Amino acid sequence: MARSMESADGSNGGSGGLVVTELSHIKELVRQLEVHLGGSHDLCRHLTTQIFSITERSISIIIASSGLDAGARKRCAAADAGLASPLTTTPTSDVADGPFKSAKKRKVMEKRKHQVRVSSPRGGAGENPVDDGHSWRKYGQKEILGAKHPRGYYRCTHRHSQGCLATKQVQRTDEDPTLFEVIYHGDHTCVQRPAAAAPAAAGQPEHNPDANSFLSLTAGLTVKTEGLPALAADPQGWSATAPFYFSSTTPASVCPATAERSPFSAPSTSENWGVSPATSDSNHVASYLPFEDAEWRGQDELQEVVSALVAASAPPAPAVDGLDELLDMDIASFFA
DNA sequence: TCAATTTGACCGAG
DNA sequence: CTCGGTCAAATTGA
Repeated sequence: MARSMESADGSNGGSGGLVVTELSHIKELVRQLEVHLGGSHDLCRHLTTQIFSITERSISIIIASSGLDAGARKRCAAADAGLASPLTTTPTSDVADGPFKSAKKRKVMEKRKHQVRVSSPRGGAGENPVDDGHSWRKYGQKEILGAKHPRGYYRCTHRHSQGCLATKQVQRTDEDPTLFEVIYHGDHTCVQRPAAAAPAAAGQPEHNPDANSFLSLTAGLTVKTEGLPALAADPQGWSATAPFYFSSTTPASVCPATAERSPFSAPSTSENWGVSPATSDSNHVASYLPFEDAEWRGQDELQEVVSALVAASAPPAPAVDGLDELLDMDIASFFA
């Protein structure tokens, strides 16, 4: 998180920068609040954790989309990769300089894609980065030219049962074996039901004992998001399964099953990665930012931000599918 | 026995 | 041709 904060504060450029600054303040306040709560109320801690995460995400969205501090982001990516790694220069590079740079992308770039830098927690004892809340099935592995480590190819376990087309690629970075580049392609259309694991019905939002780990999980990392021509047909898409929405608000009603599940603690097909909850504050271990794809509507990243905030702070949503109206309202008041 | 992983073959893009 | 991505048979493991 330190990294986001720094980069955020370092770039007070446009209105996006201001928003980032404000969000950083929110984040800090939430963090303090969380400290003061001192573990007294699970629910409160849970809520602060959510707010923290979503604020974090919002900052990432702004930074990633508006080109704020682009230099720093590139530096981060390149630094970790030593010399310009193929990953940062090849297929993803046409993305790096802003989502809407050129109208003529490669023809088959229909899929949305975003890249995340993830570390394996604590000593990097494992082969895979932290669990991201979805179940993946490995379907291939390739040696990549110029990279020390092979790249693993995964697709959603529910590809056949539910036709979910989400895929991801995981590649260990050259110099730091605990760091992984994870590139997500496509949206999850599947509805995960950890039926056995989370029998709890829609009623009570679980107080997840692992909620703490969010704090240790939201750390600096590189997030490149490629938003392509807003697929209006996919209004909920990834957002519905995004780990942030595990409260009982809007998207939960769309995707109740995932709502129950902490993306970082839930057992999944791959090894489950223990995350040290102790390092909540000054963690130097860059960890996974639960940043799944967002509804990426052109330059409307601010709307997205507000959306995240609204989703976090709104009480059990009154009008569930009136999210957009809600958004408009809150945008108005947010910038009033 | 079934599901997940491994791994070489295959294929398309450049 | 090379390279990256996917397929699918063989293998592994619960």
